[in-house]
Amino acid sequence: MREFQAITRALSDETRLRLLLALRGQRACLCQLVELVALAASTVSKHMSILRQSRLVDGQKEGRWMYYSLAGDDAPVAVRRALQWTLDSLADDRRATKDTERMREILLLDPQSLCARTCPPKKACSSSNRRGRTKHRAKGCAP
Amino acid sequence: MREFQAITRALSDETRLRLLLALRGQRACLCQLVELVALAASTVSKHMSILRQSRLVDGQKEGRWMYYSLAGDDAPVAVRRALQWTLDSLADDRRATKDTERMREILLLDPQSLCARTCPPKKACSSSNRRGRTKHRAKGCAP
DNA sequence: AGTATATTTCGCTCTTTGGCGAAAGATAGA
DNA sequence: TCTATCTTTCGCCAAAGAGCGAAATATACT
Repeated sequence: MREFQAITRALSDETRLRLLLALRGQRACLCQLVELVALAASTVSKHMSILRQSRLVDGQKEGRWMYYSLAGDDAPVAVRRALQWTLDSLADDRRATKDTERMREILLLDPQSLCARTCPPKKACSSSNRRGRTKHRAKGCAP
Repeated sequence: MREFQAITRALSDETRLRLLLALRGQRACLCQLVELVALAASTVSKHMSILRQSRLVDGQKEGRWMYYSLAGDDAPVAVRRALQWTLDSLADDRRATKDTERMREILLLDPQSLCARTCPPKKACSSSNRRGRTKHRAKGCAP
C-alpha cells in the first residue's frame, strides 16, 4: 500500500511526469533536467528524490554528477508495471514527445558547459550580478 | 496527459484508494461507504466524485441512492489498465482485505437502516441533541 | 403540497506540497 | 588543503487539497 502510493503520488504531478518521460531511452543528470523544465535546481532535485523513492527512477552518482534513468528490470513488479503503463499511456503525448526531443538536444551539450550557469532559470542572468563573481562568469548563460 | 493525471491523482490518496478497493466485486451506495471509512458524507461524496471523474468508478443513481461500482469494460484502455494494475498490486493488501470483508458485512444491512443515522460519524451521537428532533431519533446510531 | 432522507455543493480551516533562494554537502582538480 | 561546481537540504511562502458542518438539491412517500 505504501509502496503503491509512493508510485501514484510520484506520478500525480505534471512536472514529475515530464521529468520521468524525459528519461525514456536515455539518462540525464540534474542540470540537464533543470535545463529541460526550467525550474530551480533545488526543485528538480526534490522531484527526482520523490521519483527515486518510488523506485520509478534510478540514480547513479558519477563524480560530481548524478545520473538519473528509468527503473530497470531489477525494480519490483509493481514499479515495472506502473512504468510500463505510464510509458504506454503517454507514448504519443504531445508535450512528452516535445520534451524527449528537446532532451536529446540537451544531451548533445556536455554537462560541463550546461551546468556552469549558476543563474536562476527564471530571471535568466540578471545583468547586475550581486556578489561580484568576476572570475567564473556564468559562461553558459544563453539568452 | 490530463486523463492520465486524473487517474494518478485519484489513486494518490489513501482514503480514495480504500474506497476504490472496497468496490471490488460489489457495488455500494454513499452511506455504505461512509460507514466503512467513518468520514463525513460530504467528504466521501467528494472523493467519489474525483474517482468518477477519473473514470475509475461508475455511478448509477437508483431512487435516492447513488450506487458506485468499479469501471467496466466500456472504460478507456488507460483506465482499465490502471484499474487492473491497482487491483493486482493491492490484491493481498491487509488494510484493503479487511475493508473488503467489512464492506460485505455492511452490505448485509439494507441502506435504509444504515443511512437513517444523521449523526456525525466521529463523535457518534452526542447525548445532548441540540434541535430537539424528538420524532425521528437517529435510530441506527449504534455505540 | 409537505415531510423525510440520500447526496451534493458551499464556505471554512488546517495540512500538505510545489516552488524559490540560501546554505550545506560532496567531489574533482589545483 | 583550498577552490570550483554539482547536488541536496533547509526555511520560507503560496497554492492545492482533505476534512468538516450547514445549506441546497433530488427523490420517495404520505
